[in-house]
Formats: sequence, structure tokens, C-alpha cells
Amino acid sequence: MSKKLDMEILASLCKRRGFIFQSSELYGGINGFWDYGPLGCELKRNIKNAWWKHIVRTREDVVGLDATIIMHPAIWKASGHADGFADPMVDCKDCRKRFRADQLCEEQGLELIKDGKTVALPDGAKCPACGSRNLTAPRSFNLMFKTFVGPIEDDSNAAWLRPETAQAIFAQFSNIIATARQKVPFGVAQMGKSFRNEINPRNYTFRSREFEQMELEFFIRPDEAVELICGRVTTLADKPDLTGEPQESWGWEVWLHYWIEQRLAWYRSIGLPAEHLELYWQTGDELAHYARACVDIEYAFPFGVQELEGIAARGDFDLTQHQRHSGKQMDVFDEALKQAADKLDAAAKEAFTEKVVAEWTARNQSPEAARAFVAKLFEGKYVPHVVEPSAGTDRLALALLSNAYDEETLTDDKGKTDQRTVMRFHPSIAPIKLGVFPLVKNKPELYAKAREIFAQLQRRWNCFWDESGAIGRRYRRMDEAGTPWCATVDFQTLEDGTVTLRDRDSMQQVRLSVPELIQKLDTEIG
RNA sequence: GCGAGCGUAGCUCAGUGGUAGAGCUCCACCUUGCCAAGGUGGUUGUCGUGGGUUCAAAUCCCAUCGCUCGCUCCA
Repeated sequence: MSKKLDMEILASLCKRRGFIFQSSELYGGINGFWDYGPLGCELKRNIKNAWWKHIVRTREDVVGLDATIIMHPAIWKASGHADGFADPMVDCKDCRKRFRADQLCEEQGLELIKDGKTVALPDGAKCPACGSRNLTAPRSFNLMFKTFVGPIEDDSNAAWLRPETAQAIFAQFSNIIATARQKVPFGVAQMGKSFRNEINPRNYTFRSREFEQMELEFFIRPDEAVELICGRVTTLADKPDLTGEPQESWGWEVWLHYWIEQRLAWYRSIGLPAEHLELYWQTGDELAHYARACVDIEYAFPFGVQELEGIAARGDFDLTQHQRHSGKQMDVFDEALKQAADKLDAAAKEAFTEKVVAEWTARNQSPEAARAFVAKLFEGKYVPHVVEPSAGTDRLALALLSNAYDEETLTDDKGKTDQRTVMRFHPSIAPIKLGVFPLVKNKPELYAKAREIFAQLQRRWNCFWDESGAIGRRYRRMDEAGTPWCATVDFQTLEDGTVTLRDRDSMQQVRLSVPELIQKLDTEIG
């Protein structure tokens, strides 16, 4: 089966069964925007609930945030997102690096050719990285959606729809730490819509202009602070147990791997086991300049292996940027650190300082910056570092849909074959958990009993009532919706209260009492 | 952004200048004692949209929107 065919078949099923519709289809559609139908919105809600439960509710060290989509424009200046669109950029077609056209010209003693709103590169401009002259023309990248706050469409009122949810966490960091009764290490999680005016949306819902993210910023101590407090920093070489409780001595690299393990465990819990995922470590060239390490969790979509989530160790870049732009201090006071520093004598402090200076200068950072950082540490203060697991909700929904899709050829007793389409969702994310059917609908007592059982179970999970057509047809309809079980009420139900529970994947049936059914489903849905 | 292909019922598609169709789905009733296949009846389309050519356009032309693929892009 060709890759193209796969995606078209999936898109067709998604539309036919009500998972995903094109946005504004009535008016011809709008590129890069998608709606989730009755089944799709349940699926997405289940994904988000599962994420929130795993990241926030079942931990003591992560709290939530629900920030606005439109924020102060200065946030995007501080984060670096504004630079890319404010100034025309040129790309090197050979080494694929991107530069601001004005800076490139200035560095090379050239003058950017300006004619009204359009700009052009002068002859002789070359790539600062590789020296190639194979550069694109300067282009503006309006990748953030612009809008105006207030009724006047004036640039002084311009604002942007957020291109990521994460910045709000940094911008509200001080308020959160003042109110949440958390101490570093701790995290702040947020889910919500983000917007990017993608040049070319592609691959069904994969690259959309309006999309949803599930992001965690997990704040940790700088390794130097860990060393002062614990006397040493646990690294990967120490083979720490990443599946157990986090340890105070962990350095940033261990935290990064801890979160990778956490995220993989979560994907497993919603039916995307590790063997369906790939970890891609960004290389030095690909890393953003501030990132220490970044790993992509990728899924093999029908159109290629693509990123579901990025987990980045971002150092203290973001908080420091906001500290610089806002003029407000972003450092935290760490009692344990202060106490540890107070126990050191002058000689030990000097030795520690020199060690840090040596490490920082080896990473091309200035000795002055290193000394200022250590001086703060001795006061018990630092700007927290961060590990950022950032996942795409819609991408994950698409991965789960792709992963769930299956076609099965069945052969009955008489040797007749028949094809069955099944969405094999994990019960925890399946839009409908249980179909409830009367075996036949023209027997009043049976029908009434089935309605009674449906009403009882519907309070517990999203259930679907279906009385139309032959029983087999009803099972098959539920298969396409990905409903893991169907309960059929028959004449025996009237005698002993048991129902037939039919399993989506095996098509096997068992007789259970309603309490037994509830217990079984509770266990498997999780 | 460039190039190519596509757009007809909810889905899959036929229809190349002359009355818009098929299969499946869906709905109602009947039938049906556990895996889509029985019976009867029924709903659904400005043929993506707009304009042009023509006595006449789903069909030819132009534009536009959307989808797919390749390049590009993906801070």
C-alpha cells in the first residue's frame, strides 16, 4: 500500500466517521486549519486529560498555567520570535543557515539596497558561515499572526497570537514561584492553542496554522548549584535510576533523560509503545544557539518520520532573556544553596570560583560572567535552568489515528471473506469506551433493560447507544469509531443480569454481570 | 513561494459539449437470538467558487479557493 494511499484512506475515514473535518469547508475550506468532529474532539480531549494527569495531577512538583493567547508584544522580542519577522532574512542555500540581511551586509562592509518596502542584497554578499554566494533574496518572515489590540489598526496597537505556549510560563515565572509553594526543581505545565503562519501547511493536520501544544517547563538548579549543595553532580555515567524518584544530586543531563523516560512511558500508556517511536538527537549544527541538547520524539507517519515532541535542555536562556528585557530579576533564592555556600571557607570558595571560570571559558563564556554567576550562587541565588518537553497535541492525535488504523480480512464458517476496518485505540484515549445495544429492538422488556443499563454506564464513561440494524453491523460501526467494547443486552440479561461483552480487537465475547463489566473497564481504561 | 496532478451525493468514483449517475453509507419501517450481505420505502448535489466562450458547459478557456505530490520552507 502506497504512503499516499494510506493518508487518503485515513483522511477519508476521519471525515466519514466524524474525527476531523476541514475548517470552513462550507465556504471552500481554509488552508492549514482543521476541525475535530464528534469523535475527534473526544479523542483530543482524552489525550489532553491523559497528559495533564500524567504531568500535573499525579506529581507534586508540577503546577499548571492557563495563559492568554495574545500577550504583550515585548514577550516576543525577549524570546527572539520577533526578530525573524521584523527584519528581512536571507537563507544560504548551501549550508541552510539563516541570517538577518542587514547584519550580514554590515559585517561585510556592504550596504543593503532598500527601495520602499523591498530590500535586496548588494553584489558580493556571501554566507558568513560557509562563504557561499548562493543566497536567497531577503524575505520577510511573517510567521506570527498579527492583530491589533483595541479598535485602531495602528502599529502601536499591534500584537501577535502566540507561536508557542511556553513563553507565558517564563513571563509568569515570578508570580508562580511566589504563589505555588514550589521550590526548584519544579515544573509549570500548560496546554493550549498556538498559531504559526506556516508558509506551506502540509500533510493533513500535521503542519497546521492553528494548533495545540502541551508544554512543560521544568526548572532545575544549575549544575554548579547542585555541586555546592550535594558535593557532586550525578551524571549519566553514574547510571542513575531514571524511573524512580528524582534525586537532588541530578545534573541537567540526568534531568533531560529523566523527562525522556517519563514521556516515553506516557506514550506507552496511551498506546504508542517505544518501538513505534524514534529518538532523534539534534546535532550541534541543528541546535538553537542557546540549547544544550535537544531530542525529538518522532513517529513514522505514512508521509514520513516526523516530530511529535521536542525535549530540550535550554539552560537559563529564556528567564535570562526576560530578565534582560523586563529589567525584573528572575533569580530564585535557594535556602539549601545558601547554607551550603556558608559552610565554605574563603579558600574553598576561591577554588570553586576558579573551577567554574575554567569550565565557562572552555565553553566560550566570559570569565566575568562566570565570576558574577558564582558570586550570586554564594548568596544562594541563581536563574533556574530549564528542561522543556514540548508536545504537539494535534500531531499526537494524528499519530494515534495513524497507529490505530487497521484493516483485517475475516473468513467466516462458510469460507466467505469480509474486510473489517478497525481503529485500535488504547482504551484510555478511545473516543467512545463502550457501545450498548439491545440484541433486538422489538422486544419491550429487553429494550427497557438495555436502556436502563446504558443510562447507568453512560454516567461513568462516554457510551454509545445503537439499536439500528443487525447486531454485527452495529459491532462493525463501533470498530471504525475505535470503541474497545460493546455490551449487548439479550434475553439472558433479563434472567440473570449478565450481558455479552464483545472485545473490539479479538472479537471474542464473554458474559459478565454489570458490576464485573464496570470493574473490567475501569482497570483497562486506567 | 515554484512546478505537476486533482476537486461530481456523507464516502469511493463513473460521466469529455445535449435531461447529473452508480456502489457503499445514512434514515424509516419490517425482518434479525451475536459479527456489515434479507425486504420495502426514503434523504442527499448551485458538478469547489467566480467569470468567460457557446443555442447549450460537470465537460472548453481564465481566475480563484482547497487537497495531494516534488522542490522550497519549517525561527
